[in-house]
Amino acid sequence: MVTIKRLAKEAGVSFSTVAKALNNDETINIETRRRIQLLAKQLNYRPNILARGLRSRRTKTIGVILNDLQSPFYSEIYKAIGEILDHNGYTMFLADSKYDEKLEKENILSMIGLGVEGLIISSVSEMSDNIDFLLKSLVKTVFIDNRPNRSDINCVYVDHFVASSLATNYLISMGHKDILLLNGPKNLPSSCRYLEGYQKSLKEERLPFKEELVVYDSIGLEQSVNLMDQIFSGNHRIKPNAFSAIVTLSDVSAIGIYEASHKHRYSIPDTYSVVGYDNIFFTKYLNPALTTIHQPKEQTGSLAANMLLDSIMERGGDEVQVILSPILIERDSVKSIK
Amino acid sequence: MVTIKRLAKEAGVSFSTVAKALNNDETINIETRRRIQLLAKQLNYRPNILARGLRSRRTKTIGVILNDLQSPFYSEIYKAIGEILDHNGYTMFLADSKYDEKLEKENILSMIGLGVEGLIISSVSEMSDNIDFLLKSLVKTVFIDNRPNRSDINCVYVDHFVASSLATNYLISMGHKDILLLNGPKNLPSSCRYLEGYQKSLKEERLPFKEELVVYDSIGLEQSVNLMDQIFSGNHRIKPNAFSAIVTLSDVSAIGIYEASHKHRYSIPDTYSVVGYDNIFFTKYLNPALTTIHQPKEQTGSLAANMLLDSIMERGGDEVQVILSPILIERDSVKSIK
DNA sequence: TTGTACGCGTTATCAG
DNA sequence: CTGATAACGCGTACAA
Repeated sequence: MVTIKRLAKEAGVSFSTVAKALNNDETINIETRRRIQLLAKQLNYRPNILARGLRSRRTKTIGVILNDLQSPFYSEIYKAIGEILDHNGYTMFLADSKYDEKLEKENILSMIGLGVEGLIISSVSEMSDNIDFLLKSLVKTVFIDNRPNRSDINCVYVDHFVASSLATNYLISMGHKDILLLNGPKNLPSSCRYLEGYQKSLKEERLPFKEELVVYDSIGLEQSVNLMDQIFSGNHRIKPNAFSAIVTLSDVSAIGIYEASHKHRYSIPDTYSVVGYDNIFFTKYLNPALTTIHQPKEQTGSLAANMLLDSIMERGGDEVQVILSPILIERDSVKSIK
Repeated sequence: MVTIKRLAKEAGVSFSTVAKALNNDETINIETRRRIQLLAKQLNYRPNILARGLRSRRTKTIGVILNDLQSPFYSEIYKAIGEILDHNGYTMFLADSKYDEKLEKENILSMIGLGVEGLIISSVSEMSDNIDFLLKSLVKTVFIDNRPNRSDINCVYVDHFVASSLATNYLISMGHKDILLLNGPKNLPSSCRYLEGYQKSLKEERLPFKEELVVYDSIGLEQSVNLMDQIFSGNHRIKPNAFSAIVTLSDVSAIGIYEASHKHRYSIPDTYSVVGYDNIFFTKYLNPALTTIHQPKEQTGSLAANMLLDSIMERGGDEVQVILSPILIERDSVKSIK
């Protein structure tokens, strides 16, 4: 490994001269500076981030903690984060919390131990102790995808209320009256918001809200397949003929619906209409192409990264809450039954 | 931040006693040990990885450098890597080389500066200088996805020769004689292997090899859409009626074919049959479901991670080259024209 | 303009 | 069994 000492020896100066030269310190003779910088490049010198971080706390490193690294939804987000970081000389640690609070806590502690300058996190729950812990730890943090219920934080998220009401409105406009809602875990603020949007749309159109048409905890492909399989088989409190359309909280779970209905030889959209959420990139190639609510994922990622960097560089001022707008993407998974 | 000194003060012992207690050193009184370990847990103590790494070179950190973080193909791989690392108390840095050698070099240098104990890399090219550099740098490395042309390295990859010949054989067995090959960048060993497999299958079936039916450089969705768009429009040396089937080097580029043919109102598989490569998870939900060659991505990731850890722990012996086998997945994007 | 000394939080060695 | 001390590579204040 090439160190500053090695360069000093090579250049015939003291190592602190090298240090200053590399940081372009004006007090060093311009020629010496050039000479040393060139040498550093030739020898592929890289500052030892560990040493620098230990000394100055500037590790040029941030942590990104997400609920599912593999999901295309999160991929698009951290891809965008990576771009911004790159342009600013930062690198990211990625960790997967798998929707598990204990694992999330582990991840947070690891990240702190790794000396990250900041954190971008899609927290498992908006109410977990982890959030307090994080805030107390004073690590600069930007929350994405959902928002903890307090105002002294940075966050970027899409309003789930608007999203579900867009979806529901659209289905109603296509003549659907009995709409199954596949929602997230009960009691989570984000699930509540999602439910409220759904209810609001029903109410506006003077349709009755049927509590029994709401199912919770349907995150993930497997879960969604199993759930719909039960319903379609008649082994669930919700019967197959109780609804003509489905609103779901992710495209991935919409795929689960596709899979289950395929198995039971139901046709989408002929038997059931489906509206997804996220607009992950391949949904337009599905059979049928999925009608869904678009979340600006790239924007979420780049905004979050920029906010975090601002906050690290002390450029920003106060905390910021950014709310992005979802958009309806009409494709072929909804049938008009008017 | 909770440090070893802080714990020492809290526990009323010297900091070196704490250090030993945390490392479960036998020379420390068992009770003192327990007491200190408990305290550490209560205060959420985490060792400062920077300090540890600086001192002992054991950062418990590895680097993963891939060509496209967003592609589901690589997602599955690094998901699997992450699992293995987790179980071993390691964390990973992820970097995206975007199929660019200069960026790759940057990434390698960053990783070294970050103090990683090892590297898993899907190198941009099997012949790049970066590989020599990496080997000389003595960082433990596992190459995945393709293999540099030398024997003193660890690698895990799928034999592209077998893959393309599987695909080609299958198409021939379905009656296709004029098969377009969408290949990777020319002169890359992996592209050569891919071409050879294709040629071998043609030869076996006594079909002529038509050089003009091979196209290079068709990595990526956009590129693939553009290329096929040109061909379908008649603005390319290859004419739309010159082939009845397509073998491509990735599912992502197969999607590009779908998109272009959709635009030109060609039907898959009625007008053109398509065989993809990778078997990324949603290909079975495409319209039509994509016939493709499966690569064992999860296995690639976990094998690579385990090999790297073995090599780091000095458990392993010599370098290992693992070659995995691809499998044909028959679905609906190929039509029999016999 | 250049060089010296110190500390960041660990680990490792040696002395008590 | 426990404590003191040096070292890892860098950045910075201060001395020369």
